[in-house]
Amino acid sequence: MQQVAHHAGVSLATASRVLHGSGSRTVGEELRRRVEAAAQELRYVSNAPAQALARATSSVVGLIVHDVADPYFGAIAAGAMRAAREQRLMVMIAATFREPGLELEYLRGLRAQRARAVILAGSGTADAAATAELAEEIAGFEADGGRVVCIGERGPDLDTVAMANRAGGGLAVRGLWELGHRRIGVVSGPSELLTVRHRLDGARRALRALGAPLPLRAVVEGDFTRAGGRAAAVRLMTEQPDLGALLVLNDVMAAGALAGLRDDLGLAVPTRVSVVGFDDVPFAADLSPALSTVRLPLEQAGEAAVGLLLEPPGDAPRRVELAAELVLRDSTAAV
Amino acid sequence: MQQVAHHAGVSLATASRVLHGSGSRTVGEELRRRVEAAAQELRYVSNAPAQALARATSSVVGLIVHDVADPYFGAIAAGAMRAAREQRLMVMIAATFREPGLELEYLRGLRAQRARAVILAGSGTADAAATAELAEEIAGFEADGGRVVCIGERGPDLDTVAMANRAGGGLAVRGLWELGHRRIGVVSGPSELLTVRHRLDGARRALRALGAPLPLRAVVEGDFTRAGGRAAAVRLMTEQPDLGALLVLNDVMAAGALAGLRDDLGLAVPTRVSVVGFDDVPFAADLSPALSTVRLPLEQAGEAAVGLLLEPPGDAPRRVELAAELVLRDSTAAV
DNA sequence: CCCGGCTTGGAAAGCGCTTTCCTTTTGCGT
DNA sequence: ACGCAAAAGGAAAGCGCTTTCCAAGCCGGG
Repeated sequence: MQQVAHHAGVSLATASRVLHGSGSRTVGEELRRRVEAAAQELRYVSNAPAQALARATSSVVGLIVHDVADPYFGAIAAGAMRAAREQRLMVMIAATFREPGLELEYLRGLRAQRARAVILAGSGTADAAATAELAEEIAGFEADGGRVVCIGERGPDLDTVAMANRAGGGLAVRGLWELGHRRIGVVSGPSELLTVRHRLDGARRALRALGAPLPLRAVVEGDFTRAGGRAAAVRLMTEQPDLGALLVLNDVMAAGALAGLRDDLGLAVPTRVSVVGFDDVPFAADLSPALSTVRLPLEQAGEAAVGLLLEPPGDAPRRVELAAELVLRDSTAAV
Repeated sequence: MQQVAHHAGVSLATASRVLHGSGSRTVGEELRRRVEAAAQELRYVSNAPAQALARATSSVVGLIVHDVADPYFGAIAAGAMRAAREQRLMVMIAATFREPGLELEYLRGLRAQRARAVILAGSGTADAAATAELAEEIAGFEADGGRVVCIGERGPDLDTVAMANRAGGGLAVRGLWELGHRRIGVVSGPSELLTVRHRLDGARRALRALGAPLPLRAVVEGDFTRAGGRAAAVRLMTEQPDLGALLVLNDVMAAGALAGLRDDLGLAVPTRVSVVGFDDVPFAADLSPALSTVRLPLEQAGEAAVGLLLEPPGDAPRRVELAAELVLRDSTAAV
């Protein structure tokens, strides 16, 4: 910038003001033109780290997900990035690959980068120690002037965009019930994930309200992956062959479940057993059969998260609630 | 850090050396301990921008993709992030949402961030003007000491991890041919994308070598999306109903094509028409019917890209070639 | 016609680090 | 015991910006 200023015959201060001026101060027409011309000519590229240092704030926001290749997070990330673009923010993504410790580590890293904000997109966990450590780091981050927003519940005093996981679980169960299903099983994910707990809880409550509490052996846990869903579904239908419908707690597990039911067990979906997934990831409609599922507005969640980041810190924690919707396709049938 | 140094009773220099020392200089056991204790106690968090400024280099690498929600890029990003993690690099992702100008804009942004390197993951384009502008920006970036690597061809003097797009196109066509198909059509993507051109070209050549050149009207273009694939496939089969096999130039288009064939046209796959996709994205095997496709090692490409970034600049441009493989599933049948 | 107030340009003091160059210690050979 | 080299700590000069504070220059009102 030194060069640009000299080339334009102005001071450093003036050059800075026209190139990155935060509006508080205005530069005369003539000088402004000269500076811009000089910058153009010298192919000046500003130095973001230097700016961040001087301003004590940057234009990067962090996004911490479990796995970028997972369509659930892909959709959220897409939404977030679209919104970020409009605000001219750069997005730094970190994937924990489901290693719990990494979330903390990346949050520290983002803090070191002096990210202006971070979005915690992955599910919270029931591990109290880890949660406490994370909370401390979050507090530190916020004390430094950073903003944190969570997608999904993490704690009552955090800004969060809440997904209707409980309601969604209820929706799915009631949908199945209305189709005439009475023997419903659940293919669940790792029980330490809050998301899983909420979805399961929603399903449980709905069933209880319907007068048919979910038996313990009708729910089985698997990894939150395709393979996990497949294994769990196969196990469940083997141990409880009289089940007529399965609620699978996320779509990628459901994809595995469908494969397991068909290829490992030879059970026809939906004639022999109905299957409902969760999330409505983009490929859900393309599965075989097209997956009935609980739709969550994923992209919108990403957008909402950066929306929250932009609002001034505020006194009370902010929340935006996103609704779930049951979409029935071909993997469910009336009994 | 000032504080830490003072608290430990040492100079700033010493504190810096123990906290971020680049190894060239060693600090005595005693002082080292004291500094570390102080840092711990004061919850010191280093300031990456300041370091970047002082060192004139950072630990962030940029990754520019078309769309994070697209499983193709999701897989590449996952591979890149896994590799980045091992090197303790932070990844800044930018999604262009297929707007051509954005790629240039983001490259500038990453340059301003003083990213140590950037990976251009999206396909190059045949637009000469845009390519030239991009080349200039790349040159500038490299002149500043940054590294650039492309996934897919972009230019002969760039480090690139090359995907076997041509070979893959050939593989698909020969696979179909061996199944007895003689009337093969192609659902292509936007012809300005180099990736598309190469895949198509590979298919063309193979067909010509087989003695059955691809007729012009047997290839139709669509957007590189599910909807684009659906529309294009429907159009193609309507105009050329005697086609017995379709090569669709990427899996997400193929998902759309499958849907269109089934729901819009009522054509049975694979009995009436065989379909081969391209990429082998994770959900390909879960489509209905399970999609035969040309597998590209996507994650590996991401990893290879960051591998290239780490190697010293080198004299000649480096290349790593990744092979394609035809995987036949249920969307293809012998005629 | 002069003076107060407003506008606009510039000088300079940081922002939080790294690193060069000195200075002081320490260890060792003879 | 002495001298010298190597090791280890510290002072200070930046890195490329932003922004505060000053100094001019300009306007209109008295």
